[in-house]
Amino acid sequence: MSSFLGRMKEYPYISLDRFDRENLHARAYFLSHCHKDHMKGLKGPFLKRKLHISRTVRLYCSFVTKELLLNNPKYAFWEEYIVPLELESPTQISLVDEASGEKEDIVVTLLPAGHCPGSVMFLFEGAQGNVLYTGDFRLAPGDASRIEHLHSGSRVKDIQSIYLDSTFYDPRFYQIPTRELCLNGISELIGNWINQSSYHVAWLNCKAAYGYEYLFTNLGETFNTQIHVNSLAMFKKMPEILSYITTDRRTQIHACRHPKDEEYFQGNRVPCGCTAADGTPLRIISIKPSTMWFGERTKKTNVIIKTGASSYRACFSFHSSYCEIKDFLSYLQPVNIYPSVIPIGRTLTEVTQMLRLMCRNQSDRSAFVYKPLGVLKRSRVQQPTYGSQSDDELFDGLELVPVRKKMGPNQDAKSGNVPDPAAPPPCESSPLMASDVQSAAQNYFDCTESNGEEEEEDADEEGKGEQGDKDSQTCPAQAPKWEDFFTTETLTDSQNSQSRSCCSASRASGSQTPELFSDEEEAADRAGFSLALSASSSSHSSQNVDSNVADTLILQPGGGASQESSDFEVACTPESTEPQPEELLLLYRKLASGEDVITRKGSQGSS
DNA sequence: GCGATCAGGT
DNA sequence: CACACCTGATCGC
Repeated sequence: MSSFLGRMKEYPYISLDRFDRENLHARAYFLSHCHKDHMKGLKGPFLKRKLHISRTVRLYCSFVTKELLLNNPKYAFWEEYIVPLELESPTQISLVDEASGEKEDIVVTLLPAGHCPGSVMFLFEGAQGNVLYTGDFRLAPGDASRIEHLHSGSRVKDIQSIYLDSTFYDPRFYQIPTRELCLNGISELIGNWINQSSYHVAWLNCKAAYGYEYLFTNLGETFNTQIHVNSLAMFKKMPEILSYITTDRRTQIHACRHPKDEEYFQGNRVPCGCTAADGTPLRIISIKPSTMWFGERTKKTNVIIKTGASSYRACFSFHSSYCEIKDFLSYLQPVNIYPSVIPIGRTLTEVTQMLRLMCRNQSDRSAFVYKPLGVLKRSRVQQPTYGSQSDDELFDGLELVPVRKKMGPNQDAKSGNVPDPAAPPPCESSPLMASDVQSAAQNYFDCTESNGEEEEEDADEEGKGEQGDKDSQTCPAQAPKWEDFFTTETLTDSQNSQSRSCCSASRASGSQTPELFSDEEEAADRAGFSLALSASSSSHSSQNVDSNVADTLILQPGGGASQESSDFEVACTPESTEPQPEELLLLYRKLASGEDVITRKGSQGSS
């Protein structure tokens, strides 16, 4: 459980995920996701009064979080004070002391967190440096490298501090099977059961919390059915979820709940009390999603465990495993890391010490270090733009660009959604989204490949130039977009980062994949290819442009509803012939990622 | 009557 | 195995 008190050293005027005590005086609030333990004080009467008086205090969150929050009448008073932000859209916020008029500007960017619908991490950039607050998150190894705004040009941003979801930052939780593995296991179990007869029913014993939705959407898709749930209300504006759930009890997959549902189940009833029309007794199995973890050397990672005659536990995790966290941290190498959770049986001191090893200065490199950038999967359907020509953007215009096949909004949805059973054992993250969500999320990431096709390791984006030179403030006007529903699920190509990850898919799946890099080897490997480049912290020299929200400036170069960010558009260079210093860097990066540097070039577009 | 907190449950 | 709740008891206002 989060022990984060709500404020960060660097930016003490803002409060995140805590709304009580000192946080009552914050100049701005941030909510990373809609779980109760991150909403302490949020319905408090003090806050209510303060909002009424204040002209400037607002609550910033994703569109989905706003929707889920306002679904609960207890938080309805927030409605006029919430400023929903799009994912990946740097937004300038003025933090105003209403008494003195003193003001400090900060730029915040919401990044996908993969924890539950609407969950985000907050990247703050301001006078006290770049600070990342992860909220709760589950990202697969390699995912950080695909998040654009953690990069400046082709480099990882200089992160001063990370406020980290350290729930599983303990070697004991070394590996947790990937979402795809877990989902496959659950699908297989359910399929084997409900295919026996129409009286065979599976009950998913989920807790009362957001975060299981991708399970429902994928099972619904796989079995061409809808899952029975208690209420649809909170998803009424999210068709991509809504289409896979129902309040009609006549379905073979239930995720409904009842205060005495365990008792019900013992009495061979589903929580909703549904029975077969002809009186035939149902054959019910219960499947309880719960976290399972495995040690470093554990090869066999069974994701389904039978716990009774018709009861099962199925692996499911909202949080990153130890090695997923390590991968994340070792990629970003912040100066400081602050744990927001102390794992059970640990002390703050222990966790802090372990985290210190992941801090930049502990990697015996005092300079900020270049690291290979993973593929920024963007398949936005639009013509490529040729980026800033500034000389210091080393990778401008290179042909590293393989923004893979662009597809229509729906074209990929089905194919990407259901894992191919014939494909090799899946590895890291997987496309576990509902098709509509998936296509929405495509605005940000390519989510086609899910099953191990080789992919580029290289950065394929160009640097962000001057940020604030466009004044296209957007009013997130029209229908809310739900692309921040599990956007991380679309980061499908983490296979290509396995060799750099501290835990490989072969461990997770017990499969035959041979490579097993130890952390030490990996560190050495990377260090060997490190080029000392200075990190230019992006200067958000944005002018004060009107925005729909006072003191809030949405920094969106592309402007408009499409959230286009031409800063990151990949230059689709037809022929790139001149051997440039940049190409050398490209080569280094390919080498660092273990790619075949000789044969790659011609095959870029084919993945 | 309300909210906050804790214990105990899934 | 933990998580993110929920319920119920107790306390203070």
